[in-house]
Amino acid sequence: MARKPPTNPRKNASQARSRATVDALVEATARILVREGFEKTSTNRIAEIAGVSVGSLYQYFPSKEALVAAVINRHNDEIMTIVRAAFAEVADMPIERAVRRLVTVAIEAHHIDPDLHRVLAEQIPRSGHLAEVEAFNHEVHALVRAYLESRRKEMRKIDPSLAAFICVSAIEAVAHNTVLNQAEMRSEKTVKTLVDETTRMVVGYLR
Amino acid sequence: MARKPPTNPRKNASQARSRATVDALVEATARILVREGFEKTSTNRIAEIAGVSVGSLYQYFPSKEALVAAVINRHNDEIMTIVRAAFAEVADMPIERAVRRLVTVAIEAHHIDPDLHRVLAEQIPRSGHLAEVEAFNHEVHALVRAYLESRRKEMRKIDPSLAAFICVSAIEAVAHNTVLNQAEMRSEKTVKTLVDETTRMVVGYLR
DNA sequence: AGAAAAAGCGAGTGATCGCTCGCATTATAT
DNA sequence: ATATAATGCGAGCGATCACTCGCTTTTTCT
Repeated sequence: MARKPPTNPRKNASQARSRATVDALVEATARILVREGFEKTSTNRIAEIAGVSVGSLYQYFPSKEALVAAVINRHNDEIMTIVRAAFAEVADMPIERAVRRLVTVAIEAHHIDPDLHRVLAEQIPRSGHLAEVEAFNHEVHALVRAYLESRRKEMRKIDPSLAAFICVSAIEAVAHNTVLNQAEMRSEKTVKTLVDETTRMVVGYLR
Repeated sequence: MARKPPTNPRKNASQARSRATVDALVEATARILVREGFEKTSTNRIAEIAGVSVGSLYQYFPSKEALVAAVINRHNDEIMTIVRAAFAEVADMPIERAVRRLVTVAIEAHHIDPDLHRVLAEQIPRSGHLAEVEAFNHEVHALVRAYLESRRKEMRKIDPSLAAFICVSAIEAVAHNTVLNQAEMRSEKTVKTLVDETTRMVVGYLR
């Protein structure tokens, strides 16, 4: 029998069962982060909530940090899917409509699982700036810059990279702070006003 | 001599010794946070670097969290001192000049001990939203709102509270991201341009 | 059916950490 | 000088936590 050597590295899951285990672990991590906070999120507890043993956990994730990173990446992927779609949708729009749409999407995206968003923003000690988070920021910046460049004629003379930095900072901050102050920002109308105002600021700035 | 009851604590003499201990502990905490990161910042290590015993540490700080909070508060106080002075200075200025000054100050304030600022922003798990940090945000918001109300005639019709929310979010985000990307944002000229652009955006928004 | 690989298990290990406590040293009061 | 209070000390306790290892169960392949 030409059997492969019994390689038993802590690595990928090939069977459906193991993929379910991986999902359960990530989901459990997210749940505990939200419901019990970062401090209570231990690997033993994650395994317990996932209905899995610690040993199995360490077959798929080399460290606790890797698990938290998986949660962050899953959340960022959800947001980026929406954001990318929005930029495709907006590519042919004039500035005013485009900005309004993008601002709306930014606020919507930040409101995906707002409790998780808050925990990730407030409680997770980002050790060495995760490469994936950097990539996330870089992609958003690139998308905005590309849009601005394509609409240069409708705008004043302006460095696209700098403008992208300012616009992204401003829009993201409004969306972010809106989530964190959700108590006061709950009403439908407040959000509408917020979108109007932010759009006005950004559009006014660009032209 | 009829002595006053023994409980008449003067804050001189021997208290200088203990105040020095407290200062050394806070300073050591800040140093370790910056130089070794949050994870390596244990109470034993803090005491060691402060040149003090763990026992003494716990005479002045009830928990590790209290020490980190002291560092945060010290940093925030430094910033607020500058910010309050700026608002006093700006009270009689017209919008354009005032905003330019405030944006400049915001960026300067974020650049006080940028390494510490980064650690506090990125690595400290804010447990139950520190009351003092809330107070900090609230005061900034109130100062901006008060200024906007006093200059209502030079502005379009606008809800001062909402405008303050947007302006503070935008300005703070630009200042904050500038610190975090300090590698790319280092040059004198870039900062000047940044101030110009941010001022333009905010002023354009307000009127 | 049998064998091997993949997946799963969980008590246990070593290390760390926050914090306490009994005692020593230093300053102040009488 | 003596008493008292204030300040400082640091070994070590109890708890927790990330992670391992030897083993069992399930799935896949022939």
